[in-house]
Amino acid sequence: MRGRRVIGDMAILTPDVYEVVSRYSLLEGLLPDECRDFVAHGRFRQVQQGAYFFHQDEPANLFYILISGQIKLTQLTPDGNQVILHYFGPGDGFGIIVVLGQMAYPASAYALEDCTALSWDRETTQALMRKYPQIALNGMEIVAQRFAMLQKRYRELATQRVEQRVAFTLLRLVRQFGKRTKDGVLIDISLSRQDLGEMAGTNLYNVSRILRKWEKKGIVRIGRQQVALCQPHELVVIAEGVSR
Amino acid sequence: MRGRRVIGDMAILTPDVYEVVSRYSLLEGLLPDECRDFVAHGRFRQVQQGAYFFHQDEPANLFYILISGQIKLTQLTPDGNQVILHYFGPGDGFGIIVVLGQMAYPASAYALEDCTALSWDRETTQALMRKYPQIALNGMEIVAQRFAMLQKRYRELATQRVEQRVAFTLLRLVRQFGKRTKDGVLIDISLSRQDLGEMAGTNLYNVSRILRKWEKKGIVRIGRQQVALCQPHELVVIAEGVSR
DNA sequence: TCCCTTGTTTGCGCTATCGCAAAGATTTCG
DNA sequence: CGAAATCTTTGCGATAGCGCAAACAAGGGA
Repeated sequence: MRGRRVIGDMAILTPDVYEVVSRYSLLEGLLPDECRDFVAHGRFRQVQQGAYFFHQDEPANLFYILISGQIKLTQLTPDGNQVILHYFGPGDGFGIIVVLGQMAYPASAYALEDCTALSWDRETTQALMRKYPQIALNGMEIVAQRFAMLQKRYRELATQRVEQRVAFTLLRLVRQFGKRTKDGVLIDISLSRQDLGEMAGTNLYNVSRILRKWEKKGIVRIGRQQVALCQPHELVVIAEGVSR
Repeated sequence: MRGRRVIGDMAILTPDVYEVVSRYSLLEGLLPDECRDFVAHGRFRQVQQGAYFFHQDEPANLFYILISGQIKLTQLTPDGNQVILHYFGPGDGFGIIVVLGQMAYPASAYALEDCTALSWDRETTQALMRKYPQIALNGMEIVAQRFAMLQKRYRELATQRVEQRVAFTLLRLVRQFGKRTKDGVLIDISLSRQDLGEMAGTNLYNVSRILRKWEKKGIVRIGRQQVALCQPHELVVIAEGVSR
């Protein structure tokens, strides 16, 4: 429960919140009234920067749609190693995969910024899916996409070398969080070398070395917890380059 | 379409087939009549050993439940490297994750033996899920479990060393295909060193070396395309042992 | 302003892992 | 039965990647 504060309920839902949630593809194909019904069952929650929406191994009771802020989904190994599985931004749903089973969360959701989200418990989610089967079908599709992406990352980890994996990781992040600036496309999240290592399956030293090398070639610009891509195409070449 | 032959339809469904399918957790919570309705919409298919149910990147039109035989789910990298994602036995469903979206299969399903299966196309699956939302909910749960397992393997690949990963791989396989024999618990599928390497994210040479070492310690017994575990507990110790 | 915390860079030695090559073992097929 | 194909083992050299240590850089708060 650390860092979790319920500060209100449906009463404070603004049109903005409705806008963000109903754009989420989980609600695709539903009538506006049905969407409103769905949203009306959600509970508003705020989690401040540095706190957790949920922790790995906690029973998975709630599924969330993020309204504002940014979230890091991480998994911890028994011996204290961490991997970063995913970043989420506004409009993304998380926890949806597990809330339906009687499972524990397989990962932790950490708030990188102050966050607001809507949440639904298992019973409500099930009931809504029974009432509107389209939601369940959409859910399956969302999960399928994430599953395919995870499979791809798994394959990369198994077959590509570190430099390629870092390149792939940056390309994925830039698609999700890219923001045009004068120096190229900035990945607009706080992203340390350590973070990149935990995403790409390596350590901060290698990431640092690789990024420096690329900076010298003019492919990226780097700063403290920041990476901007100047020549994304070069990264694609590296990512797909000859492997072992 | 290579190696795919439709040899019949509902008419040849025996009680056995119904037995296998209806035990699959996708149909949990459904009434017998509803199960029969579901099964009746499936088409019977046979694929002979060495052929494919589907290939990676083909449009995902069908989802299957395996009645008999064994299947290997593999993914090929652009540069010809292969990873094995999963093995399936009788009663397992595969393709269910993707059939609902307009996606391509992210992997290939290869028949290790002569196989029989029931298949449903996208429209039928959707219609059945709308009719019986419980199926969609069950589907979400099945996918969730597989998702969690894949995440775990991803984390292992990122943080554990080769010997530990091979140990984990064997322990997973023995749970799925273990068969008691006088020499310990045999993993009852054809499993080459190459296969194990493709599952554990390494190459056949390392696998061979590791298995020989374990055999000398009496932990496993190995043969051509075969592994049997004599002291599974020792493997658990290795799998969870001190890491990097 | 200055100190303290946190993040980054880079040198360096180490070793786990890779992957070729070649020999041995086992199965298959004519 | 003999030859070919396939799978396995093992030696060996090469190297990618690891991770400590120490110096450097950049914010943030008192």
